[in-house]
Amino acid sequence: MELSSKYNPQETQDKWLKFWKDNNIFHLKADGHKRPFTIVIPPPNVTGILHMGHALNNTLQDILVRYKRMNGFQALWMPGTDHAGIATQNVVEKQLAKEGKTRQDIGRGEFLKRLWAWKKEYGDTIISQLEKLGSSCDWSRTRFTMDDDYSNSVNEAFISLYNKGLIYQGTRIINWCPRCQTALSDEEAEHKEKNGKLYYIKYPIKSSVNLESSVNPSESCQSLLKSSVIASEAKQSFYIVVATTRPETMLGDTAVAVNPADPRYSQLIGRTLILPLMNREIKIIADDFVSADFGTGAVKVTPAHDPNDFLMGQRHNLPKINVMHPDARINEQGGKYSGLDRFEARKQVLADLETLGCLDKIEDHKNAIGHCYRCDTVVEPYLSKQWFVSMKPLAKPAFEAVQNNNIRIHPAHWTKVYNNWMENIQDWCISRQIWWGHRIPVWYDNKGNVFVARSRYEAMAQAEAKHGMTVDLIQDEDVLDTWFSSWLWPFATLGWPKDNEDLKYFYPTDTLMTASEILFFWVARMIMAGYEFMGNKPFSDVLIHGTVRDAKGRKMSKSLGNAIDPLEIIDEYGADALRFSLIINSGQDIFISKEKFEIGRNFANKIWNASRLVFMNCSPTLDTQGLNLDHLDLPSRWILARFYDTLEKVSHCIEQFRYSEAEILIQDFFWGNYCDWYLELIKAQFTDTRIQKTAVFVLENSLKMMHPFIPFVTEEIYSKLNVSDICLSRAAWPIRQGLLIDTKADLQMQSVIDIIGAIRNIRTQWNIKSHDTLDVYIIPSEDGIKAVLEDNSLHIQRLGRLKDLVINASIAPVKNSATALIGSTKVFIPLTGLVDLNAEKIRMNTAIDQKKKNVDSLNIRLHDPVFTLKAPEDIINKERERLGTLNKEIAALESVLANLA
RNA sequence: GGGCGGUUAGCUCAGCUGGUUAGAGCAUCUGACUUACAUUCAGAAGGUCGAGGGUUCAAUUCCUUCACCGCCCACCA
Repeated sequence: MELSSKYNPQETQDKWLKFWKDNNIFHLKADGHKRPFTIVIPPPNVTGILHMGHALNNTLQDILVRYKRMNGFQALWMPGTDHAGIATQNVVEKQLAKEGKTRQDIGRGEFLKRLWAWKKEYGDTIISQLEKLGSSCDWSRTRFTMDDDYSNSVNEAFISLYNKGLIYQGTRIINWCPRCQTALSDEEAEHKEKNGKLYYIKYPIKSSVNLESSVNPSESCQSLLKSSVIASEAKQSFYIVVATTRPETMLGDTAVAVNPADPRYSQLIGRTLILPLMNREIKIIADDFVSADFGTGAVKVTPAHDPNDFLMGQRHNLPKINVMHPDARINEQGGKYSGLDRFEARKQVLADLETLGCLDKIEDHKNAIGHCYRCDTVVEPYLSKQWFVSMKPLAKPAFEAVQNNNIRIHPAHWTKVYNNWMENIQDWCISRQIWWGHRIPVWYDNKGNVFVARSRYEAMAQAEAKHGMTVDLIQDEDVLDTWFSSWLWPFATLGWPKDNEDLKYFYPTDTLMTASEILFFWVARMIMAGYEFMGNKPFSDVLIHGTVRDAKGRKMSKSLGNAIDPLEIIDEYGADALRFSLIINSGQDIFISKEKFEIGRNFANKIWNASRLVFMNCSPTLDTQGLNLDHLDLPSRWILARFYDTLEKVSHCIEQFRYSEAEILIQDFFWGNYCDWYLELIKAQFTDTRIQKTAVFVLENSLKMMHPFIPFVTEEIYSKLNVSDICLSRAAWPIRQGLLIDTKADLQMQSVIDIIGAIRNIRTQWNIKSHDTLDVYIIPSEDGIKAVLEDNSLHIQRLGRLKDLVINASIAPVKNSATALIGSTKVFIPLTGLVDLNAEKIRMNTAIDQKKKNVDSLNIRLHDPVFTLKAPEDIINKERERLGTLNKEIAALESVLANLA
């Protein structure tokens, strides 16, 4: 058995990545003899490369799936990538723009070719990057959301919903991104609070008496007001003031609305206004939507550019005037502003209103403006014909599943967020006016009849049946929202709608791990799709993990330049280091700076070196089978007990999704117990084969326990052991062996550790050179401890660096010593000349005082009848015991104090 | 506007169903004979658990008010 003196993570990674791949280690099939366990990967977008969020997300999944596999499950981790519609189209458009071209220039076919080339390159890259992380996916099953089979699943889902009446086409106000020139769903419009303005605009009232004839299209607001002085006898305002944040939309106004109960305006309902700039006559209408206490209580109504106004328009039968081109330039309906960009038009409109005297005032106003989640352009509420999914019927079973714990979300507080969204769910706009994606499976004939079909061929057949003759059909130009394909991921990847062995065996999947950002986009919709298409939940547990942020708490992003590249970390520190450090830091959100990766690097290095020590001293043919506790020394019994205790806790933590805690336990055990104590203690005893056996046994099983977290270094060391498994990734999780656990060992070992600790403490306290050996006298408190200390006196001597050690209950306290107390066991270190006795006295007194304080408060409590009456018996007993112990300790300290000269 | 989280050592966080003297890592300070490891080892110092009130024999833990920070959702123009 031999390990190189310096650990080389990169070499190890390369070796095992190749080994796993060459031996198909993670390829799994349905196997009726084993229980299935399935995780589907949140498919990364093919837009880019691995970032820290991916690294965290996939490490979490890998830990769980490796753990399950080691526990005998047929644990499948399904990998793949997402075509990410708009996002990918955008990056390729940008690439094209560098050549000075647009997608329209090269046409749909050519553009799609470019996209597929991009997908090939970046899809492969990200998969290989996931591999580098150590992800134990079944790579032979890698899926892409636009694979042929997958596209069939998408069509099937569309058709099924359409046939049930849950997909419909409608002309509505949707979120429109003028840059991407496509519709977005509500979720794809990110609302950002901005400091904007609220503009108050005067809309002149057309006088029923005097002004009718004088109004002409060119007349200004100013003159209108002048002439309306005549109308003052009517004792009415000459204009009505409306407030708006988007003044340019007034070009499309077709009414002004007030609340029917608002006394200020009740007289005016039904009157006609002159829309400034456009000089269009519009009516004042009454609608409950308008609240009297906001702004002026009067609202301009623009049915083609605002969702509420749209609804009001429908209620009042108002014309819907669309004043914008798809790129948000004003169109010919906008009169003289035609051709101007919306923001340019806003400036112009305001300037013109000002000139006319129709701009009443401008106030600062905070409001949330929707931005495209892919390009950050301000979205425009825009009237257009789109496809929608009715969500309420789909949401019902999905809501209930979480409600009745059929699906559990962790941490549980996310359930509330989920419920809140589900309860307020709106219909989902699924059509996108882009080219990259699943073409909507809908064809039209020249009369506008709709044929929904799996293929053109099928649509043609439908049309022929309808018309009795062959007719020309045109397919809908639009593609589906990318999430309309990813919501099928848990079963489409397993072959749905085709009924097959894998689907039956691996579905429902078990655990889904993802970041909170896509709870609505993806998780909630997958749950809906699972019940809708499979009649069953897609997974049982959802783990929502935090976002990776930089040390200042900012999201990592390319534009901020604060991103740490996981691949750079893998090259510099190793994949194990990356994984270990990320997980141990993962609480809620996780704050990462480059130095944090030293934690994992150092730990891997520690494991390597501890193994080297063992390997240098233990026989290569050692068989750890048949290890038993008979006459085994205390440190060995102790490390075994500690191992099994840790193993149980670690297993529990993994099951509970408490991974950082699991890593802390592992580190505490391996570094804090095995390396710092056990290996240090046995260094002088390596000739003992039973100790060798124990050392190797614990190492071997620790490697298994650590493997899900740090697969590479553990594989490498494990492969050098005398084991029969093909590799550690195929080994079994250790099982608790009661026969190897001595429950008393922990307590006994603790007193040895404490004694050594006390000696070391005194050494530093009194500044004693480490090469000065000491004499130590111990007066054990009882025979049990005496025996333990005697058995381990060599250890105490060696680690305490002692010349002489006397353990004797009947010796007199040693004068002029530094003293320590372990329980009631007294430790004396004669230090005449080295120790300032007064200082030592002060030290003793402080200790006594502190203990006395504790005694006092305990006494008060124990003599309080309310406490003794109400507190549970075991608590009272514990307190009594503690009082007894404290008193003994005080007595011991006092006797020591008395002996200080 | 609604909802959700957070506030514990200089920093980053643990602390699960209330019960001894509130833990860890990093940073700091002191020291290091020893070829497994300086990516190391030993030791120390550091906290009125955000503020007030309440429930309880007992509160970092449960309830409540407040302050500050963060996130999500939302059609008040």
